[in-house]
Amino acid sequence: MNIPDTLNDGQRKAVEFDGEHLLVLAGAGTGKTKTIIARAAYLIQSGIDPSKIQILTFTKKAANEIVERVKATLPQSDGNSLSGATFHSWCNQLIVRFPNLFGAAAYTVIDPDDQLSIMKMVCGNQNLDFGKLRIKPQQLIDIYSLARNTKKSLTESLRIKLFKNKKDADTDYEISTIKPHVENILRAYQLKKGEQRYLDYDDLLLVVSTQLRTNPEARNILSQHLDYLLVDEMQDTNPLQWDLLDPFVSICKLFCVGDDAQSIYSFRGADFKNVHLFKERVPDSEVYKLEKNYRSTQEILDISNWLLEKSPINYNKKLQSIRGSGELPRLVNVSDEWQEANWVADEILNNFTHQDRTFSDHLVLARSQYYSKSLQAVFIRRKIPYVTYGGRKFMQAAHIKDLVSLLRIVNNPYDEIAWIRFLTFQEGVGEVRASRILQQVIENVEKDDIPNILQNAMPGEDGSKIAKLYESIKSKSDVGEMVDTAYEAMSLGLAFRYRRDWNEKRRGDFPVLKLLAKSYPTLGEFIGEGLLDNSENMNGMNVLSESKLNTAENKDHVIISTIHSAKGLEADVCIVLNVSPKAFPSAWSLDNLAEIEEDRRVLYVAMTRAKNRLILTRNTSSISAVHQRALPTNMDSKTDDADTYFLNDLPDNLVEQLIVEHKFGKVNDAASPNKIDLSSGMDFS
DNA sequence: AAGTCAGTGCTTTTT
DNA sequence: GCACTGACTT
Repeated sequence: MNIPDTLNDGQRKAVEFDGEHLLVLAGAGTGKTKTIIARAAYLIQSGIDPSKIQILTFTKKAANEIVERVKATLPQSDGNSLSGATFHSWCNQLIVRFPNLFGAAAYTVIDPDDQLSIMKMVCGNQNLDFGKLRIKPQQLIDIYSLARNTKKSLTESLRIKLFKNKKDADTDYEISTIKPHVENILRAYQLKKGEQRYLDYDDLLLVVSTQLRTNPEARNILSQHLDYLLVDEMQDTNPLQWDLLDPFVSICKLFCVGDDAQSIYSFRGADFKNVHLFKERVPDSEVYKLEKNYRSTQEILDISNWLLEKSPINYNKKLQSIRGSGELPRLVNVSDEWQEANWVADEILNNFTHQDRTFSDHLVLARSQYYSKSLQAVFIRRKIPYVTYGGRKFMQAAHIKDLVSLLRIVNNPYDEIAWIRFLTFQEGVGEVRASRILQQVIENVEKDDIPNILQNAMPGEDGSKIAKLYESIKSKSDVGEMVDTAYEAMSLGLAFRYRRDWNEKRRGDFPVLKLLAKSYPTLGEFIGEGLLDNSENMNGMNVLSESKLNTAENKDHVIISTIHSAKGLEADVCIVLNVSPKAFPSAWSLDNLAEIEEDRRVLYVAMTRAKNRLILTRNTSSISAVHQRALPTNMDSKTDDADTYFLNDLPDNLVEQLIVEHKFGKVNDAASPNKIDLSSGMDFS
């Protein structure tokens, strides 16, 4: 056995665990991923059929990485049938693979954009105005999703999402007035989803978990296909995901890893009870702990530990570095975003030219996607290659969705969103005509074939052209060819519609789309899983495009990521942007202890990504212009950020402080779209 | 009825 | 930067 040689005692004990179910509590940098990889490899080497091991993670990226690394440790093709997936894509696979069991095979998976479109359709011109409270369609989606993910009542979900979980007579009354209206709309939304054969992300989990809990036959069948379930990031699972995992306690053996101090998804319903109650809820289970940190130097862990100790929550955790001492973390004080961005660029370029570091040794973390926009502008101008993690996904880009809408129609003729998108794509067809055509399609789709309906609904050349196109795609068996056929028919229209940046940005995405499509055996799987594929996005502007699947791997680039997308990542140099008052904790969280503590964990996750050098930047002009504008209106009150700012009483000996002088020239206007907004120079104190 | 363009407001975090 | 709106043109 070659892998376990590099494991420490704790890791080895977990990897070679011989009992039924195990939870591994693993602090940041203690080799969580390594342990799960070694566990999979160990099981395979002990003779377990790799196809009976399922690895579950939260992102596709993490799943792929784990599977690849397991394979790398095994001789030749031993691990080829090992499967790693996100909870969502795994459920999708199960639904496709066992159509009779789950009865949802002919459905189309819809993404958040589609959900919003449906919700808007359902709301129509109905305004949800309740005095000062106006509920937007997106909020309705959020409420609906929270209720289903946490198994909470509508009343409680409304309370959490609209009233910050406040409990008093006034709030109770308001909720009771609002609730019936919301309920009506949500019911209409559910109905519409059903009619159009849609499954949203939550439905994927729900369909599978409901079936497994209520149907012994389903458990029976799955137990023949599964021996081990390995779950990563257990602290981020929510009650719905627990419902999904629970039946597997009697189907196979669970091996879960997680860290309560890194739980940062409660806005999505994550509940670290799933970690804390593991031993009580799972019979024949054990809990092991990993506490030795291999990633970071002690100085980096000191400040991370300090942050966690300040919390009212007791995490009972103090990371100890086995690597020993290194550089003191730096706290860099800047006075605006552009100065910050330029300082970061200087640091990286300096490390690159004088310190023998590559660009990919650097990880830049921001709280939100929005915040790194000015940094990206500076990187482009100063020619620092980068990729972004988190953010708009490839499949969500408008031009891709246009083409995919045609494929979706072929896949599921009940898919109204796809029909509307495809029909309005045709020249001379707007919303009104599209709805009329759609009407006819929906009325006849049961008894007639689509090409016929189309020709009736759109007399003349247009109709027959589309009808022919439909037939031609339908006749193809290879998904890549379907993309080709669709592209051939639509490329002129696409080029015109996106003429502004067609050649520069969009055109190159279609070969990538084809490549992606070719890797799926059926159209249904491509549409479902392709949507769920959280691949790195293509709007990193200066890298990627066609290169994604071949060359991107060996390119040297800085990674810019949201902290949420950075879980599991690590880097030699880690730079955390804007660790300023009103950002950590966020001004949005100020009157809610649970949210403040989640923000603390977010910062903790960010800090513990660093191996050798940790740099925190903060804006000393107290509050950035961005936040000024977006602040909630009732912010003026009680909570002084001086009380809550995480770095407030940071001991001097934990960091080295730097104050950046105003030495950088102004950024060129062309490269900095937000410049005027952001550096207005106004003092609002 | 559709398409275009300029002006406006808004942005936590993700499958 | 993005989505949405309203006024204008085709």
